[in-house]
Amino acid sequence: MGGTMDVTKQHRRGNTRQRIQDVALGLFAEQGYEKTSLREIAEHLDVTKAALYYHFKTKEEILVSIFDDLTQPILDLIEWGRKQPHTLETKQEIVRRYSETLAGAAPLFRFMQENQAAVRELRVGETFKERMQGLREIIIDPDADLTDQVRCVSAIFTMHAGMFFLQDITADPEAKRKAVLEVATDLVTQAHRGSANA
Amino acid sequence: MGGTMDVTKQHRRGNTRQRIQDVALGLFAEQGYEKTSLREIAEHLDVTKAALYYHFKTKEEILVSIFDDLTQPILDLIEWGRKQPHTLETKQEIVRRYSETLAGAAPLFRFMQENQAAVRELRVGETFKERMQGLREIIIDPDADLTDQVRCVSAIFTMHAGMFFLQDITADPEAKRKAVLEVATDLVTQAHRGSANA
Amino acid sequence: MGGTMDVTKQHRRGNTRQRIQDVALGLFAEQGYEKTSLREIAEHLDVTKAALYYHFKTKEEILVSIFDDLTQPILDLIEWGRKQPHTLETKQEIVRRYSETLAGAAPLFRFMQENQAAVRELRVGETFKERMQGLREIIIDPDADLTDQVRCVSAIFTMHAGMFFLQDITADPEAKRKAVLEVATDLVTQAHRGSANA
Amino acid sequence: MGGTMDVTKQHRRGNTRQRIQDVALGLFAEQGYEKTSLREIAEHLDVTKAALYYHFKTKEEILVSIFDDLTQPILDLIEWGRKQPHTLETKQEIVRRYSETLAGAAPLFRFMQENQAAVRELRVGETFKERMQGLREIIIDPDADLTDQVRCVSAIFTMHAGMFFLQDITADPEAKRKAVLEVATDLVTQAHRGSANA
DNA sequence: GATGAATGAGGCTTCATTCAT
DNA sequence: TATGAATGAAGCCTCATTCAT
Repeated sequence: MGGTMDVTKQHRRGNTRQRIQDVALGLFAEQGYEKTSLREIAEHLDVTKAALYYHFKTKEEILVSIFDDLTQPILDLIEWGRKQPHTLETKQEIVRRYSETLAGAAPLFRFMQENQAAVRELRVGETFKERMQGLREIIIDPDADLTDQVRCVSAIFTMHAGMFFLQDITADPEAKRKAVLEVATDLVTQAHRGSANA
Repeated sequence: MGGTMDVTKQHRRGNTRQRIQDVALGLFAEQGYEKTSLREIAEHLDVTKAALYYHFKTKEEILVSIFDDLTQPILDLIEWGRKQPHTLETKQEIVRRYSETLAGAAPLFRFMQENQAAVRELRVGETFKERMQGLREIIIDPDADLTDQVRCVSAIFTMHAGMFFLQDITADPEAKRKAVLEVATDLVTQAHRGSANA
Repeated sequence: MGGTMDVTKQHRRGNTRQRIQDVALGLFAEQGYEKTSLREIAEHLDVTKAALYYHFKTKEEILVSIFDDLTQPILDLIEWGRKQPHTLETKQEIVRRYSETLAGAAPLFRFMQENQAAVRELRVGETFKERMQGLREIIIDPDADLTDQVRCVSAIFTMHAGMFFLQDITADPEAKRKAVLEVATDLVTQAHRGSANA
Repeated sequence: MGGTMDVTKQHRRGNTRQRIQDVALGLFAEQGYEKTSLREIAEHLDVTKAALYYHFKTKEEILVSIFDDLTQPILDLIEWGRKQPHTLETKQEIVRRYSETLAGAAPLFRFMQENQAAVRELRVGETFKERMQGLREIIIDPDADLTDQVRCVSAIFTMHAGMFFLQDITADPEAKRKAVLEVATDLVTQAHRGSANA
């Protein structure tokens, strides 16, 4: 085997871990977590399944590592948000930056969105839920009336789902993101005004 | 065999098919489609796996049958909507009735929402997509600007996700539904006004 | 169900047993014994599987009944042959009549030919073997040299296989049968002459 | 697990694939293709079913690999035959070498002979048919009269079936093969003479 | 840093058969 | 004369995982 190894294979030196993550995320997003087997990932990389186990202890750990790498910005965003006053400007800034973060890791969020059931019993499911909870605490005023709370929740997953549910609408992706951002900002703003008057 | 069968099991009348659907939907919604095995469904019903195959040709067909039974109202709604003028009132009525339909088949829609990846390659996935497309055509004005189109899409899945994403907010379910409906109606209304002025 | 039964079904009265045999033989010959399920047979007849069990005790018994019905002529032929002197004329007559019998129940013999493995452990397998043995005892002279014995065996299954192995050769079926018969007769004749001189 | 594994099982070198083929062919020939389950093959080898799947993608592929390995000589023979003049000597030589090939892979040919129905829808079935066709084209003169064509076909499967149909005749196997070869050669010779005079 | 070989669990599905009605 | 409903056994196959090398 070693003898027949072609040049492209030798060149990729120590980046196998990264390549596994890339391929895995691609397949997870495309086919779902359960439907994607380690065999499939290995074949795409032209390695054996056992090689995956050199780099990751389990299938779940592959996902965890991807998740941890790509959602760090959200953690930072929440931490930053917690330290700000709960003004309208803060909320709008959170929404703006969240939108950017999502755009930067679209396949992962698409995956999380479309595999909620599969992910629920995985560590990433729990973690993701906690982060969403953190986000809400910053954006939602617990004393606001129910409708305004719904507006905030709606704002968040308008951003989540926006990217994928809008596939049929033909428009420049960045233009779509801007439109989504505008709607989300509107929702948060309305919610804020509502509770300010209450 | 027959001798050890207890009395409750005999004369189960003709309701096994329905019971399979009920149990299956419960498990599909709770654990996801892939994670729910036919063995599990059969055990919950105290029947053998083979009995399931008397009533349904495949696992997928169980899902299809549930889907077809529970989404008939949406089909009716779309058909009705197509024949109405595209006024604001029509759109609001559609949203109102859609909200009711969703509430009437919450577990199924939760399932569809949380298993998009798993469902994508199933017949129900395709069918569901088509129906969503139908809904949009009624609510969205294709000449409206992008932001207003996003508002309409957001309205639809604010209703979809509303029920599940709001679990942490403690409030009467019907009150939540009303709040969600209000936000959705608002979004559609804003969108309509926007494109009316354009 | 009874209420929706269409007219064609009512007309076929008491011939179900025969129809089962016909359909079963067709499918057995076409697909093989193991590959043909009772479900399939029932569907072709537009009856339920259980109905088959009203007429036959087991799957094997369907085959047995077909076999017994269609191979009676061979039994008669062997019985007749045993009472004749072992002359060349007798042998030639046996071959001639055997060829006719085969032509009259081609699907069954095709089936027996192509499903020897499946049939080996069935009652018909054993029975068929015994009959073949009976045929040989009439045609083969046990004192003949090995080559002449082979000629006789070859004559018999030249006839057996002739019908199916000759499919690619385009010619009138009856013409083919005549040709096969001629070759078989030749073989038996040569064998007889050989042992006569020995 | 590893702890209870006995010594003979460790270091089974690289021969598992070959052992699977051997056991499988034995069982296929003895019981038929459909009647032989992978469980059975695995048990004979004291391995798990899953181990079979490490070496072969499907049950059918086990058969294909056996077939390909053992019928290579026939391929060679046909190729050789095509390049020779269609003289009597060539035909006789083909028959002689074919007889040897059959003797060298008797269980496979017995299997093919007795499982025609099962094999018809498998890749090997198609392949085998093509090879037989190739053989005929060399041996049969398409302008010969039907009887002589039948003689050639008869020659071929006199050799095929010879080995198994002759089980009841007690004689040295090699002696039987010689006898079969003689009959087959005779048939081909007669056919050749016939068409030469035509 | 990775492979080859294997495992145990479990997946979906099909089959011949039974039996009360 | 047949159906409806169900069973138990078994089929092929796939999966995540392990471990010696």
